[in-house]
Amino acid sequence: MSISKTYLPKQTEDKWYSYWLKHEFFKSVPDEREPYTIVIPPPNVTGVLHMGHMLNNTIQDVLVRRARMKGKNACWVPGTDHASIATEAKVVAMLKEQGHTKESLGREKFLEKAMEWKEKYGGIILEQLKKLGASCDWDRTKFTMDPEMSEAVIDTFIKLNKKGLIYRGVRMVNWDPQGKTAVSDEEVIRKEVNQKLYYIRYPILGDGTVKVPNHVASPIPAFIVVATTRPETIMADEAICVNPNDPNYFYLHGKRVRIPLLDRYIGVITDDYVTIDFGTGCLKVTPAHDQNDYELGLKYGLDLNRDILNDDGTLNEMAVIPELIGMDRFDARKRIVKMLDEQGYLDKVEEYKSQVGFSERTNAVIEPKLSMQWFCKMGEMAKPALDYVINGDVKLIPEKFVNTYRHWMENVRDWNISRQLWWGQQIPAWYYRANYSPINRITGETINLLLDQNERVLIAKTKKEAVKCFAEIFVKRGLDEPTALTHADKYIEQDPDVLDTWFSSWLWPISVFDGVRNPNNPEINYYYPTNDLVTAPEILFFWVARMIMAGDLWRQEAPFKNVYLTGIVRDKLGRKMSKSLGNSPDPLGLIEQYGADGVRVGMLLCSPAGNDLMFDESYCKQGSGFVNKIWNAFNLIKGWEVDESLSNPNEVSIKWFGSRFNQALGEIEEQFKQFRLSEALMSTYKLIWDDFCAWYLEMIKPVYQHGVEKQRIDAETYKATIAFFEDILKVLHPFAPFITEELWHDELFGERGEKDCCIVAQLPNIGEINTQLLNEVELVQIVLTQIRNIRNTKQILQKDALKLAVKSNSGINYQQYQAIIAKLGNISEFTLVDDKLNGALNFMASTDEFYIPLSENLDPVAERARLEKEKEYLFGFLKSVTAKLNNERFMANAKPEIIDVELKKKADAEAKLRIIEQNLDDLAD
RNA sequence: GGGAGUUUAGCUCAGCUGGUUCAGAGCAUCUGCCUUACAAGCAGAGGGUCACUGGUUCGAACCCAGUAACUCCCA
Repeated sequence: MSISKTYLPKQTEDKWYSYWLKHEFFKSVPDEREPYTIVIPPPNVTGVLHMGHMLNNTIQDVLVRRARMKGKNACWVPGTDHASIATEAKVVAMLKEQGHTKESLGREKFLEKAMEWKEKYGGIILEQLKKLGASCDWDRTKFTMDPEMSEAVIDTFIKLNKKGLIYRGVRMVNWDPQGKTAVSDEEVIRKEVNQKLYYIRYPILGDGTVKVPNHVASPIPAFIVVATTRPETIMADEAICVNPNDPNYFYLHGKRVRIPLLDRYIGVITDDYVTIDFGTGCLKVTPAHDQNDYELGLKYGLDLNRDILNDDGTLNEMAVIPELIGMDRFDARKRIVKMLDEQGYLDKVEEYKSQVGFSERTNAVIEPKLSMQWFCKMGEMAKPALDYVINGDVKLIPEKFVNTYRHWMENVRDWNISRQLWWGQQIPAWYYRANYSPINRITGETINLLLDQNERVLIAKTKKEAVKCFAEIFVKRGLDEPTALTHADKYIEQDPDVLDTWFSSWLWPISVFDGVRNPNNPEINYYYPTNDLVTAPEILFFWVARMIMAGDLWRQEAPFKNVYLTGIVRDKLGRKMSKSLGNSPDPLGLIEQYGADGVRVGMLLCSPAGNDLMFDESYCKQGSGFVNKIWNAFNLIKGWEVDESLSNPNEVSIKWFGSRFNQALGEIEEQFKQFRLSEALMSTYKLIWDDFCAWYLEMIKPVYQHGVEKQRIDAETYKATIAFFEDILKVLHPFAPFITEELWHDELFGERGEKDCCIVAQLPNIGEINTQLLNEVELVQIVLTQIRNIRNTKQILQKDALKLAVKSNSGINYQQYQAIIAKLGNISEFTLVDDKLNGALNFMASTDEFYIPLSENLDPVAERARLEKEKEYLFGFLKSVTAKLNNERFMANAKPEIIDVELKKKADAEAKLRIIEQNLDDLAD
């Protein structure tokens, strides 16, 4: 391999990704090994890779690669969901350009077009994931509208229906008058908007007469004033509501009022829903146009269907006032305000800020609208789903989300599962729509088939089945069977709506293994339940909770064991990354610039579990810098040549790094267990950069020999170092798969078989950890730092050698570290002494004393000052420790090991103090 | 309106059962080095009233109460 000065990701990434694919390292089939399974949170098929995906999928890939390297049968299932609203909107827009509409094409043709569109443009995101290095088993790629996936959805609907958990009902939905569809709560963006609050006068009816405005003689006011932001909806008013405890309005109880401009009268109701001090404390109730008003309407038996709006947001005939009918809701608002004002019904107008919902798709103001929808009852399913999390079968990481989860599950609302769209699984509900009575062919009798409302709809998987079911009913009513069948076939229609996309994706961990249709197939039995799920907390309820419900429904088992919740990727100002703000970097651009490994490392460096991360490109820079560091370390080793005649001078260094490596391995293992991924990465980072590069390689690298092309090194050190390097590549691989694979195949490691790849190498086991050695080398490092410090302050260059004398009070045998200290500190003469050296620069490491004799005498004044300062600090420290030890309550309450620690602190401090005092005495001489 | 969370160095975050010399890491900053792998480098240094106010405790960044600011979820 030719070695360039810096690592060039572009030359390796595609090469190794195809190599992995070619040798099917991502592929998983059930075998005797323990499975490790992750299903990808399916991105929208229309989606393109954004920073959130990058983070999410980097984490999944790290987990999968690590599992693979631990000998598990790792399976990462990729795929996309059909995103009914987003996709349909895109397809509709495309068709519009071609001069078509949904309706002009018809359902079948539209779905064909949509599917074509999906084939052509969909799934780009999966291709992009490959650039990141995602090791998904691509042969398993699934789409939520694949025929078998769709069948699972329909089966689930039918199963729930049989359990009595599906029902139809009128509900207030978020209506997008521009897209002419209901949208889900998640697709409504709430924004604070400056509005106006209009105060409108409603004449009060008294003694059977209508009191006109401006009439002031009566003790009871002639009118009441109601504040509203939506004056155009007064025609849909059904009541006026005041708080029963509001003394200002006692007189209103039981009264009736007239709607301004209309000849219609409504009653006054009382409910403590009304806030006394908001507006006038008097609320107009419009059940068909507001969720809360609807609830009030239900509670007090008001007419719920006075809906004055058409689907496109214009006013319909129910609006009564001729000049307003057909007008857009916002124009109508202006108009009616003018009319109210002219006729004396407008009291005043105030500026007002409030939350208004906008459609994510069309940016139209969302209109609460009543419509018939399908619902799934949640209460019964929520209970077991809550239990899985409470009793720990499903762990949420970080744990804080358990509270949120519980709160939601205990207050769960029924799930509106129908969408007024075509792109998706059409609801398998069938309506009988005949408007005439058929004749029994045999008896000639006319059969009355006026079924009641409930009988006119039924759930069936196919039309054929539905026909059969209806026919059975007809036969019971007296129709002959053949006629019943043809009659049913002719007069039933399927519900035009489709199911919510979440109603597909809640099955994902099961349906990707075909576990709904074939609950006992070997795949589902092997891979289910999956191990870890990595997703965003935003969809904890919409998706995670529902997957747990579906898991319980079909398999009586939760679909995963751990749910790792990532944060939202924000920019460094803390703003959510979004297209409209333009603050999101292009992920592929980042990969282009920093390499996939660099970006992966960069993402993980700033990603604490469950907290948002403030992304900044500089993290990627740090990532690529790190990757480059390894490249250069490799370069160094590459430049050596074994000289068999040399003996090994590095035994201690090799032993030390071996111990240090094993120690780090243990730390990293623990961090992974706790899903502390950024910490595991940081441990790896420091192991490589600090311990391996800055210490180990410096300890062992051959002293430069002139006139030699390759530096000579002894065989033992060489072998050990290469072995260390290989182990390091393994540990690093999950984080930085490309560079590790590239280096893995260098001839430095000898001949490798075709399938001998880093991606499938087995992680080393944790070996022996020599704690004493680790502790002693830590002291040696302190000694070297002190020497460097002295060089710095005294302006002594590294190339000028120093002498060093050690007085070891701790019993540590510094002799064995002499070579290391001499080499890294450039010490020409290293002596062990029993007595202190007068007049030399000195420092302490633990309680051991070190002396550096210099030609120049040291400044006694400065030296005294330094020692005094040190003494003062130690004195204060000792005082606090002694105070603790003299405190009876401390001695009585503290754990014994704590007391031991304090005693040791005291002894150490006393020993150091003695030395310092001795030094001070000597200075005085 | 209800619920949850966050607040520690300039930035991003650790700090696990209250107890080391516990106030930490990485980055950034500053200083000195073109020391023969790496200037995308090496060596060193400075940076903090642990949001605020009380309380519990022998002992509080950590536990409790309150306050403030910010964030998210549900309505």
